[in-house]
Amino acid sequence: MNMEKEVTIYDIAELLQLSAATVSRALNDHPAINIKTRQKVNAKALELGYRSNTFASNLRKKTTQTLGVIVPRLNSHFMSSVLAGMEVVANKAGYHMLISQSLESFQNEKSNVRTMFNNRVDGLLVSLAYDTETYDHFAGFVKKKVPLLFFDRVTDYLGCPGIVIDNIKAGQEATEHLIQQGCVRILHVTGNLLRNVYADRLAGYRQALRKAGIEVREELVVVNDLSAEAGVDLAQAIMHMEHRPDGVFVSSDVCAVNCMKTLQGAGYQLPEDIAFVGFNNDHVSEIIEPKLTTIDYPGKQMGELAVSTMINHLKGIQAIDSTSSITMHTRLIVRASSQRAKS
Amino acid sequence: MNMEKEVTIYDIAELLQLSAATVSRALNDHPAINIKTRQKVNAKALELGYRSNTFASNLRKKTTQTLGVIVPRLNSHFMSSVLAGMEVVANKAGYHMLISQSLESFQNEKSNVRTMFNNRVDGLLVSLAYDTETYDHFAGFVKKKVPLLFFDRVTDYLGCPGIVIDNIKAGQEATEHLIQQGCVRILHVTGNLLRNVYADRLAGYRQALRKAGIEVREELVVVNDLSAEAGVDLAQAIMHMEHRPDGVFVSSDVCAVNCMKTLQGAGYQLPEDIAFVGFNNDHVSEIIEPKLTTIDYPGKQMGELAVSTMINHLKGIQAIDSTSSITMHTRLIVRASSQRAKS
DNA sequence: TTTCAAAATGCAACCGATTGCAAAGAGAAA
DNA sequence: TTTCTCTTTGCAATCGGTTGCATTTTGAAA
Repeated sequence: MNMEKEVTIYDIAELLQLSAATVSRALNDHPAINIKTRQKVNAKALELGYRSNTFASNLRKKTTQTLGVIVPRLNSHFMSSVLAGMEVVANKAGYHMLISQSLESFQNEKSNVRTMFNNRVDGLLVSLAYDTETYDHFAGFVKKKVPLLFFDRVTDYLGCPGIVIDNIKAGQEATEHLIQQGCVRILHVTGNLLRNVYADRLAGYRQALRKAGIEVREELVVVNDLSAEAGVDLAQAIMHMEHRPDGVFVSSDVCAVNCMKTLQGAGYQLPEDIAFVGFNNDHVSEIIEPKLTTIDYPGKQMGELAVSTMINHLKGIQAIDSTSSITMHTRLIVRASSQRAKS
Repeated sequence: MNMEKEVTIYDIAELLQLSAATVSRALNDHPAINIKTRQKVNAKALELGYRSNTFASNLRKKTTQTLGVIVPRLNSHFMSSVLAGMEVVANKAGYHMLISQSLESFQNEKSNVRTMFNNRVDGLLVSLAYDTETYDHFAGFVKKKVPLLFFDRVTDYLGCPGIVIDNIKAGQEATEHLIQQGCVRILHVTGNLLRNVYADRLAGYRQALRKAGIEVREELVVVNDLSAEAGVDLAQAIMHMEHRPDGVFVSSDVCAVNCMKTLQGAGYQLPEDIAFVGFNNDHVSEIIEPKLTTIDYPGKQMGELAVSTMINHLKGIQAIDSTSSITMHTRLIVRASSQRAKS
């Protein structure tokens, strides 16, 4: 008596002296069902508080109307923009989203992928964890031909399409900007080079230096986890450098900003002593003084594009394999942190 | 030939000359199954690339091992901490999380709740949208006795437990701190008063004023959406006030910080002209200069507590109804934005 | 060798919606 | 009234695990 019995289509069928088949069709607005019957069924369903059993339905239909999303973390301005964009497009198309975080760990990513696989998401959208080196955990999706799409942190290891920005170009622009401001000893701080985003920005950085005839020095490339704490450590490291850089290009605003604060606390003048360029156009870039020059990253649009690409594929409008990768535009936003008095 | 056939327990059973029941039990490590049989089954499953069909399983078991989470937005430091905390605890207990955002809209919240209901999550964790006024959309959960738990932005309308901080106390402490710093005309900026968090902080603010014998003036309470943009507008409003406040207590760091920036841009000295206190201990509070005094908000712990409370209930360890609400500690962090030269 | 409890496995019903095909009903034309 | 064509509705199998209960197997004690 405590346990409320679930209402099923059979209950409705019985009460209305119909077959379950008819009820099922009526609830799904099947055209073969008489309009009056349909109305009667819907009314009864409402009255009884009927809820469709997604499992029974999915089991039979073999489709879930669900997209899986695996991201490293939810805590950046960029990532939450991406997800907001995704949610809007997905819902509009009648899809749900199953979001999970790898928390930057390969192990979690693996287990999340497994879950998504068992839950039979209709498609999977992934931005890779920090330390993912192998891609076997995606093999199931490839084998079963469940569409798989990477965004931001991609891999072409699996031949799956990816949605990215042109990190090489962005890195190059950021570096060139510093060079134009008169910097000659530019430190580049970035994340794990396994990830395309960081490797490419580094490539862009190098390219810009070469183009300007500046020697590329390995000791001027620092890899860390781009966290706020890493920014503080970075500042310490800079202060202890024999030859201090006159410009710093950091692959993350949050890291850059914390580094700047620490340096300022130690008496450095920014951008006079050191010019800074960040990445992402995070909120903080406009809070720090001097405001941080950065690369604007179209998070919301990336999310929208990722989901609409996926859905078009699922609907058969456009095969996903036809595109190997989509590149989005970025833009350098120049602010005070990098503008030095020209001399 | 293109279509890879799904492998089922029946396939495994046939190949191994066992019954499906045995295979099922073996895959679930049922103790009644001989260890050697279990190993054989697992090996075969691996070999064939078998994946459990969650739907069939859920359909039969009537449990999903999934917790639904509905949050207004993912984009605050606080919220992502909450979710990170939740994810860890949930995964450890073998639960998945279905996360969705209401994007602060009642309509979205309603539709998300419906989805969670149809997907038969084992429990639902909610932080209410900005403008939710009615709670009928949760009626299904209450009726079917699916545990429902609110966190941060709660309601006791439904008699469901909530996990909160003591917003009254926090609001009072923040205000008292400003009073101690010599402020006598304190502006309080907060969100929709439908939400407990904002209503309570306001109550705390009033209480502190009264206690200090300062008149409570309605024109010194501003309600906005606490966004970055709202912060800029707020600054404009302050500059146009006839009697400018000498202290501002904002219910969100992000909003406070943008307000501060704008005021500074207009030549105000902070904290000398106006002292600021924010809320949440967001990253930006340490980036702004002067650093923002704020209330530390235990996001991660709140997430952990919410999920562990839920799971204990689901496991029958502790009925959720026994607790009507759990209150967590907060802490005022005093930084430069509110510290005025004592005179 | 017989006996019997414990361990291991199998049988078969069940969860609830979907859908191809068959059948019944309705209405119009002959 | 009969015939025939659309409309509607129903039958019954199916999706793939799970589980109470029955049955078989195992191994040790009698």
